[in-house]
Amino acid sequence: MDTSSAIDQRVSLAVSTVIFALRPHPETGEMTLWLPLVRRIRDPYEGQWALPGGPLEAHEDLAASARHTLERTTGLTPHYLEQLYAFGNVDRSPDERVVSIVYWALVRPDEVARAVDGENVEWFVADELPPLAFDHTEIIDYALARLRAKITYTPIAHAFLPEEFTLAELRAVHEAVLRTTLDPANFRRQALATKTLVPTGTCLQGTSHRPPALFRFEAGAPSTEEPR
Amino acid sequence: MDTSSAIDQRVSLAVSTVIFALRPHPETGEMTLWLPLVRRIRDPYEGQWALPGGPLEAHEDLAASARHTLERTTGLTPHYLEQLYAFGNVDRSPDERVVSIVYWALVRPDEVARAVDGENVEWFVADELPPLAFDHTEIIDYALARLRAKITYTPIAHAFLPEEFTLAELRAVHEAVLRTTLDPANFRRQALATKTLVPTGTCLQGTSHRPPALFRFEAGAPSTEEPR
DNA sequence: ACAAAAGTGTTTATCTTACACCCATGG
DNA sequence: CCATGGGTGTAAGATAAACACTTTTGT
Repeated sequence: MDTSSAIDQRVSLAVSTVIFALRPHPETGEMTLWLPLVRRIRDPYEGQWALPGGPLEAHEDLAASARHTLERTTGLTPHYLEQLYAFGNVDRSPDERVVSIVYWALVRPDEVARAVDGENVEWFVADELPPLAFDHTEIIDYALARLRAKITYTPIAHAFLPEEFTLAELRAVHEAVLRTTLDPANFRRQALATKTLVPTGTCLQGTSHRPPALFRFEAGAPSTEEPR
Repeated sequence: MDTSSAIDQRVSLAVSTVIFALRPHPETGEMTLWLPLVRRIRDPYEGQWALPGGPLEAHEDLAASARHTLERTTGLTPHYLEQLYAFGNVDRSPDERVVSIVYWALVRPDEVARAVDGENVEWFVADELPPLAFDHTEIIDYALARLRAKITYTPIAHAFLPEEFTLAELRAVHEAVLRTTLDPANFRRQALATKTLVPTGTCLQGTSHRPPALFRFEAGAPSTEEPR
């Protein structure tokens, strides 16, 4: 191998995040996964959509950098944030050599509503994305696979919901993420068996049928960063 | 926040690897996990033991960098290599800001034998390590947890064994990694149910009892890099 | 009273676990 | 022919899936 010019020798480090939220599909009306993308305003892939992210500052931890960039570009403060993977192939950026440490995050609907839908930020249905900059399509596929795998063995679905929620709402999250229907009775047992749900004692009123009990998520189980 | 001096602004990127191999414990004689460490010859933590690794070269992919450094410092060529995690806390290195993308690897005993046990390389029992440089103790704990979790739901144990092996040998790997005993009969069924083991047709001779059948690992299942 | 979803119970199938037992080889 | 691990069979227990049925509200 030969050494290239001095400029090429530099490796720059960026932190990006795949942010998931749930809202109804524009056509079918069913709940589906959405994610915000940022329009690139600089040269490589200018005008294309890309994951929100930015260079790692020397004074910031990795997760802090993800949070900071998220807040700055999309106005979002995720309730769940986990490192996804470090993408660093030599050819993933045309000019520069960039290693991206990618996080994935889950946000609640109220957060999404409060978020600023800036000029260069737009939400997309996660399974119907336009062509993206860099290897970001591959990254999002990987994040989607991780989310769909992890929701089946870890109680993270609550991160899509407000503080208090019904079991039907929790089930709707699972169904939306996994794109299936789940048996209400069995889902209930399975969810309660994790011992992570605490009944608030109150019920949700005004449902035109029997009022469902409200639950709150109780840690005890780790919410972020455990090996698998 | 305030910006520090120009030197502090730089973030350097390193790639390190946690390498696991199996050999008998020096006292009990039982098979246990070992890993090679490198003695630091430079200032931060000089003289202390640390994970093999090095700075990321601009022309190398991440996994290639891990392989390359491994070969150079320990002479090992792993049969399994997977990205573990990116460690990048601001305070993990006293002076510089270093982000380490850490891989974990499994090597076969014949590889270990062929490896050069250089002056500054030494193997340790994975669960009986001395104090290490940087946050490497934490990193190894994380890698150990990942290995022990992953071996239960993924057929990676064969990466510790030669091309052909018996089910008893495969079971011994599981028992050594998980530090338990496993029922031979049930382990057999469970292992064969994965459809990843192909009988070679031959048997291992000279065992002073019934000759066990030899198997070879057949891919079909992904061996590296799938989300969980 | 009826619809509709909440919540409980029950049956069946499937997957683990434990362990009894036969098999094949070296000594 | 005996000891030793290889390999097969099987019964008991635990888990998961399918679905009937009862409960509680709004209309």
